[in-house]
Amino acid sequence: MKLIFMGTSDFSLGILKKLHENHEVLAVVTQEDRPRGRGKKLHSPPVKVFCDEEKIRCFQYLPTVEELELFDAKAMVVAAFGRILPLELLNLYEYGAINVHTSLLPKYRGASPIQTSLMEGDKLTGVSIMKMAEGMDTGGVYSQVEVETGNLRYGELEDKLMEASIKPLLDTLEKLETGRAYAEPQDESLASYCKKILKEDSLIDWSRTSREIEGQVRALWPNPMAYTSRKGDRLLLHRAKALDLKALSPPGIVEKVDKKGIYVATGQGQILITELQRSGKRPLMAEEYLRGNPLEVGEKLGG
RNA sequence: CGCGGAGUAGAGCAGUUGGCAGCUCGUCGGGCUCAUAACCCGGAGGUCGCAGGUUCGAAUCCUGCCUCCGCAA
Repeated sequence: MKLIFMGTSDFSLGILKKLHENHEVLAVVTQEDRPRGRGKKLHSPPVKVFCDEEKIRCFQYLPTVEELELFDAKAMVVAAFGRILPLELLNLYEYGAINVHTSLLPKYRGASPIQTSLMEGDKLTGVSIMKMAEGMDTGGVYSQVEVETGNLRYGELEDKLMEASIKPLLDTLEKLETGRAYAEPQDESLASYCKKILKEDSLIDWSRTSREIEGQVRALWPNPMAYTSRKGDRLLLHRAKALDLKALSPPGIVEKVDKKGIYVATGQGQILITELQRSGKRPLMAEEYLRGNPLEVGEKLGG
């Protein structure tokens, strides 16, 4: 099928690659280059880099209806584009605009469905292939696939969701071509939205429950990361596991230290930190960290 | 030129009034033990990121470069 693709992130790129292999991607729309990384150098989004390599027409701004009409596409596929699309673009092509959304709609409409499912401690999440409509993630759902969160963190779960979305997406495109596609309307009464992840969401509040904190650590890895502090040092937590053990100390107090890691009291339950990173240093397993940075039981983290 | 931290033994770290290079863990050998990831004794292992400079002498001071990372975007 002749397609227009819109997307920006690595997740988008994974989808684009598969579309490029199996269909005819006439043009791609992604975001403009932005200053990124240390040194404020201009960097292209991953999707743009791929387009350059594959010689695919790439818009780095939102094309007008007139510009898009020049392409003889049948549908638009959108994956993590990062911008709201005007209604007139959604209805431009015969099969409309198809979105890959990483949640089991109507749950978690909005910008951070993967992180939200982890913060909520969901065991099950998934991907929805949906028809884009007016309103954020409100359109009918063509296909849905469930994915177990296991003990994955955000970045890992995103990869898994990306893999899982390929088949239903390709199937949906095929059904559209053969006229067998059906978009099941969402049950509005079950709809929920996820909030945008803010910088403040990174700081760990030890008075929360150990499960909430574990969810936070997993939801924010590898970006923007959950952190706490120790003697003025910022500590990024890469892995932490909520334990069923009761915490006997006030939140933030280290209750035990062994080869597995650092056991910290939370508002409810104990949490075991197994991988962490100091500012300016590499991520380390707790055992390695402790060798050069001895930690006494009773020390307080955060605050 | 956005701000900042760091490169020392296989790993993690300490080591600036410049003066024979250390700690913890691992590793190797030996011992103790019914046994052990526990304990005891002993050993090996480092061009102190690279290149210059200052000095009687540089991990330490100065200059340039490379690499890794936190913040910010």
